Order: sequence, then C-alpha cells, then structure tokens
Amino acid sequence: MARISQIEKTTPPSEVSGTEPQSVGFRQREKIIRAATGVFSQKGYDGARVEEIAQRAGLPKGNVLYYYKTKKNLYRVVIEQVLSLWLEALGDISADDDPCDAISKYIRRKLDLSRHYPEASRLFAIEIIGGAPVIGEHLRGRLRDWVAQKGAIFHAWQQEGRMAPIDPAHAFFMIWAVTQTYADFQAQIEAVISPADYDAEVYEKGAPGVTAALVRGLGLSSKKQPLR
Amino acid sequence: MARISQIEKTTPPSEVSGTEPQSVGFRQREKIIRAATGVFSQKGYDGARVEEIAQRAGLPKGNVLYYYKTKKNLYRVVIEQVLSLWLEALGDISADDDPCDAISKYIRRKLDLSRHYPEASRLFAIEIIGGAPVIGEHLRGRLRDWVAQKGAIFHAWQQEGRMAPIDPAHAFFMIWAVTQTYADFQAQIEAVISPADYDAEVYEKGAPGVTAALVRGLGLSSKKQPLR
DNA sequence: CTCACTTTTGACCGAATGGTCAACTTTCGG
DNA sequence: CCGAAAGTTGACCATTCGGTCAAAAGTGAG
Repeated sequence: MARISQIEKTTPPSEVSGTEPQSVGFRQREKIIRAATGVFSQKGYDGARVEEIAQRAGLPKGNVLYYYKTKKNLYRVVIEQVLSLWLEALGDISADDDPCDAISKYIRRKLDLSRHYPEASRLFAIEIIGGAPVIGEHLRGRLRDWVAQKGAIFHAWQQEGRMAPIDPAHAFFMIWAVTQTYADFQAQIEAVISPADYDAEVYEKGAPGVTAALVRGLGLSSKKQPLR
Repeated sequence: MARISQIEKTTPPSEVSGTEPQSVGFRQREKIIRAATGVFSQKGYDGARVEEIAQRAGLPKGNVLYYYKTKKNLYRVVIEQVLSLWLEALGDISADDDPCDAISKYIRRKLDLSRHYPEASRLFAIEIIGGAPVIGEHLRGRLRDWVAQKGAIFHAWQQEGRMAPIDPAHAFFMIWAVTQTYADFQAQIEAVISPADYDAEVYEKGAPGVTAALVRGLGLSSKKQPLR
C-alpha cells in the first residue's frame, strides 16, 4: 500500500483542511489520486482529461478541481508521490552486504514495484521521456546523491574483485531498465508471449532467470567464492 | 494521372502524388514527418499540437493537414515508420553464428539505434506505454514471429550449453530494455551523471561495459570455450 | 500562353476542455 | 440545535485546437 502523504504548499480551499486521515477530504483525495495516477499513466499529462479522472473517482469534475486547484497541480502531486515510492524502493545497500545477495534483493524489490504499481512505473516513464520537467530537480538531487553513494560501494566491491568492472551508474541503469520494462512495456511483452496470466508468467516464471542473468552479468559473487 | 486523383476524396492530393522523390510534395512530407516525430516523441499524441509540428516544419498548419488529412493519420504514418526502423534493426541472428559474437553485434545495432534515433525510440516507448493502440497488431504479428524464430535459435544454443538457461523471450526483453533505456531515459541518466557529452559518455565509455555485462549475463560463450 | 491541376495560406468554425462560480447540502464543535 | 466551515454540484465561460474552406499562387504539359 502506498502511503498517501499529502504535503503540498498550495492547500486547496482553506488552510490544512482535508489532510487529517479521518476527514472526508482525505478519502476523496485518496480516490482522486488513485484515479489520476491511472489516467495520467496511460494518456500522459496532456492526454488526460480532468473529466475522466473525476469519473474514475466517481466524482463530478468540479469536485476534483475543488481539492486540487488545477490539473497541473494535481499532476505534480501525483508524480511526486510516485517519485517517493520509487526512491523509497531504492532501499539500502551496504558495503558489508554480500554483493550477490544485496543486489538480488534490490532487484527483487524493484520487480515487486513493477508488479504491484505498474501504473506508477509508467507514469514515471512518461515523465522522464518528456524530459522530466516536473521531477528533474529531484533526480538531480536525491537520486543523484543516492547513486553516488551506492556507486562508491560498488567500487569497493570491484576493488575486492567481487563485482565486474562496470561503471556503477550504468549498473544501476541496467537494473532499472530491466526491472521497469516489465511494467512499462507490458503491452509489448504481452504481444510477444500472449500469457494467460501476465503476472504469474513474468514475475514468477520469468523473474528468477532474469535476476540470475543480471547478477551474473554484473559479475557479483558471494563472499565464499570471489570473482576470478 | 491527374484526372484519376481527382476521384479519391479521402487521400489528400492522391496517395501517389507527392510520393515521387523529386516532387514538391515529397520534400514537404519529409519535413513534416521529421517535425512530427520530434513533437510526438516529446509530448505524446494528445500533447502534440498540429500547430507546433507545422512550425517546426516551417509551414502553416493548413499545409500540414493538406498532406496528412488528420492528426491521427499523421501519427499513424509516423509511428509505423518508426516501427519499420525498429523491426529492420532486429537484423539476422543465425544458428550457425557464434552466440557471443552474434548477440554482441545485435546489442551494438540496438545501441546505435538508440544513439542515432533517440526520438524514434521515445515515440515507440510512449506508444507502448499507452497500450500500443496503433501498432499492437504489428507487435502480435511480425515481432512475435521474429521472437519465436530467434528464440528457437537461443534454445538450440542453450542445448549445446553455449547460453544460460534463460527464457529466450526474456533474454530479448532484457536486451531491448537496456539498449533502449539510453534513449528513453536520457533525461534521468543525464540527471544522475551530468555528462559533458551524453553521446560520448554513454555510447563510447558506457556501452562496452554494458554490452559485456549483458553477454556475460546471458552466459554466451564463443565456440572455442563452451559454457561450464 | 493556356488550362488543368497541385500547393499554399490564413481566416474561420465547432467541439472539447480546464477552470470558475454561486447556490446548495453536509458536517461538526459548542 | 445553531451556525460556520467544509464539501458538492452542475451550469457556465474562455480558450485552445483540430479541421474546413475558398481564394490565391505556383507548376508544367501541349
């Protein structure tokens, strides 16, 4: 479950009103955000119509605008929430960890994210493809720092010969690309393998092999048997 | 040919008129397609405005609609052209090839595509994320067939122990994901590594390591030294 | 040059859509 | 039970945008 932590500067009608988990506004906002995530992720910002978001949320359009003053503002709230989800999932990778184990877990975490929040993943993708106009700053801030930090750990592992000598940043790009492709390119994958059950086929049958391939590709070894 | 074209109402200036490489129409169409690819790839179908496409092509809006009757039609032409490019690049992989060599070459081909046609890649991505409404049929047809055919080759390699036992289709998904991420997620990658020269940094410095990791991950071996 | 056809262009139109608003209803502390 | 604040609603407005059109300009064969 995604935490709906609403922290916005432009609080709708009056001050901090519908923010308390019990209030009517809170539930409405939740419904709206869920609907908006779905519509934005499929149509992109411009393609999404406020009217459609409202319908999905089971509310009249005017009510949606009541809570989130403008479409743009609503989009910002949604995309930032998705980013939070994404950044949380980055999780921890510690230098003391067993490389193979740590990265396997990380990959699993990312795959779970794709599996359970495919719309969020797609929305994120659309935002990036469009040049990340809204979350660009965050990427250049938090994400960049995270990569720099974890990259140092990778580097250490590489010095010890427990990871292949690949640029740490690119290692992440690979992992992200592969794990997210199952959410973002679901339509293509379905077209190619026509699974009866996408979820099972991909995340249960396919995932182990893919994870193994990534770990092998990154040359990750367990403590007991160092690389080469 | 003049009289014949008069009858057709649905096709702009007759489907066959502006098609000859020398005619005025041909060059105009070319300019329009180029402009449209750029705008569609950045804004998606709905976000793209015909007016903007026209401006980029250096033409009045009316002229664009003159050649491509509707925005939708223009989009179809553009996306199908992109798909052709994508399918062409699939190229040939033969059972007789050395696995390591063949896949390395294939990866390079895909990377070149991302490098030289990033907009096409992004447009393709947007189409897929949106559920592939226009090219879905093609994916279920040509692409699916291609994957089935090449998958058989992978299977043969695996029987010989020259490729890791990963589902062939997923092997392709991995390769596609990784190679396309450099075009599709350029904004994110730039945010993380702030390269002075994206092209050089990614495709010259980063590519070799990434290619190696993929090949290693897929457990591809040259003929001389079989896997395991 | 003439004539038939193609291409260009900007004015214009109707539909769609984001956003406003005022009237109305619900909620809830005191 | 009262009253103020929060929330609901649909009508309405202004703008945007895809598409049409007619008139003008270009083109090229005979």
